[in-house]
Amino acid sequence: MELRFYNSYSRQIEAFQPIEPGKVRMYHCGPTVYQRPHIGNYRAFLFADLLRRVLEGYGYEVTQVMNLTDVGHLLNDADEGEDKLEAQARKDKVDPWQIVETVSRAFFQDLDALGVIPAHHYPCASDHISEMVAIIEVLIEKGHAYRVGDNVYFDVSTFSRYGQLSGNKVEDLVAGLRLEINEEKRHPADFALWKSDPAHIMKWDTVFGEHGFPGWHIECSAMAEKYLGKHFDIHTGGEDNVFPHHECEIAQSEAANEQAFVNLWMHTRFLQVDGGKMSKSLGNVYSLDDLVARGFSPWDYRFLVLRGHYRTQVNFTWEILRGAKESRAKLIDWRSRLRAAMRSGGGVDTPATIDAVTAAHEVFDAAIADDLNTPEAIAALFTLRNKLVQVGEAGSRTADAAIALLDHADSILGLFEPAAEVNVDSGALSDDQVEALIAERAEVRAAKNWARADEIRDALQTAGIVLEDTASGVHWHRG
RNA sequence: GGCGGCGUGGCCAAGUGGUAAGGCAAGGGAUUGCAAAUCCCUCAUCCCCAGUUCGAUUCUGGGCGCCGCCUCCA
Repeated sequence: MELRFYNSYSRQIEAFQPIEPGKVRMYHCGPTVYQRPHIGNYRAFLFADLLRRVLEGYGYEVTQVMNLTDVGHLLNDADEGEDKLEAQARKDKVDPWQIVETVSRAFFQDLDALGVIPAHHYPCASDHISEMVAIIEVLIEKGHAYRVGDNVYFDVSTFSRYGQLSGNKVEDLVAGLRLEINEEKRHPADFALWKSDPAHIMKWDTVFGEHGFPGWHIECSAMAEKYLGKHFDIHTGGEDNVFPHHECEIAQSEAANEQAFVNLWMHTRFLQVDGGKMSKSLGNVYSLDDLVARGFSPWDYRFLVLRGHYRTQVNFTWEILRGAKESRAKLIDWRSRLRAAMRSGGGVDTPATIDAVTAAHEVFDAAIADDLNTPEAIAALFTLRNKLVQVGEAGSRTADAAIALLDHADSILGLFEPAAEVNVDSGALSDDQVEALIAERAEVRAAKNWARADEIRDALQTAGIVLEDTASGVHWHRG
């Protein structure tokens, strides 16, 4: 099935076509490691993971790069702003590099907890200063950038496509400027490639002086080129990156290399909390730990994110997270029941049930191929569940096919937490033991020996065995 | 002021020019020694107005409301 994605640049859905057959190179704007990433950040990273899984599912050899911004960009792009990392460091009374270290570690732990497949490269901005300087020199040489003292700015007027991605016009940008005009710039919309400030802690000695540091956008141009080449397939980020960040990246890279930079731009919409933007003052900037502290798995959050399309705003509340958790639990439970059905072999396969699985599989794949419509794909799983449950216990062929579909869905969406799996498998009771206990329970219940019956029930429950007292007898599966 | 998105049942969330997938919650029922789990059933006319059309939730225009970007931010 043909993959189709919405391209922010063309503003339409396009058939996906890699530059090099069978291979996909993609870049994701990663976290700024000066503060513990919050759940909103992870929506974008979860999206990158989804993309990776889908592309690999289609057999592409994917090279994935996500940068870590460890250079504290200015709080204020206009001029002598304060450096974010340094400001945080002063607040914490530590060295900025220590913050980078601490936050980076938390970031990778979170990714792991969310079941994100690691990217192939996680380059840091601070390790690529020379690559950035090289691009800036080329831009100056080609007349796209100019130096004022030890600062360097990109000359927007030399790049006619500036504004194409975001839909902004340079004139409108100027009209809407809320910042003080930086007199150094030739044009108010020009942006910094390199800045200098002796007071900075994080600074580098380069051809532009000894107290310099990179502008906000140049790092991604430099690292993307280094790991993926001058022209690659996909670049993603949050919606806030569209302007100015990605707009500037395009200008820098294309002006310097005189060729196309990225074929496909994809942006995720923000996660909202309590119906609006999360904010510290409202106290709703949650980290993954906050969710875990309330008894949720990071995978529940992952599921919550996937239940919404990546290009729509998704709201987060505890109630919504609870709904996601319950929903996912139902899927986990269903898989266990299917496994039990395989084991018992008591169900009957019919052409209808087999066809239902095949149909669900097709709907699932079609939904994913259609610009990653994960909500619809997930719904296909539940629709199948309902159909199969209606006809009773699934036959082994049906169950086998349904489990295969769930595994397929899991490989793309990441539904089932591996750790939970281990717990179940380590259950102390063998199938035979479970059967024996259930048989005994039936006997003592017939004898109205409720004490022993409840004892067995509790023992089974402790071992992670779920009992279902149905009209057709007792069914069981591992929780 | 400029650019963009959204408005579907209590809460989430797909979707189509021909009378609305799915999940959670809720209510009723079955089952049960009690409970859990399970199963069955019930639960929307798609923000408002006008237009196009045989027919619009889906297209067009207007209105109202909400959200985001334009300044660090996924």
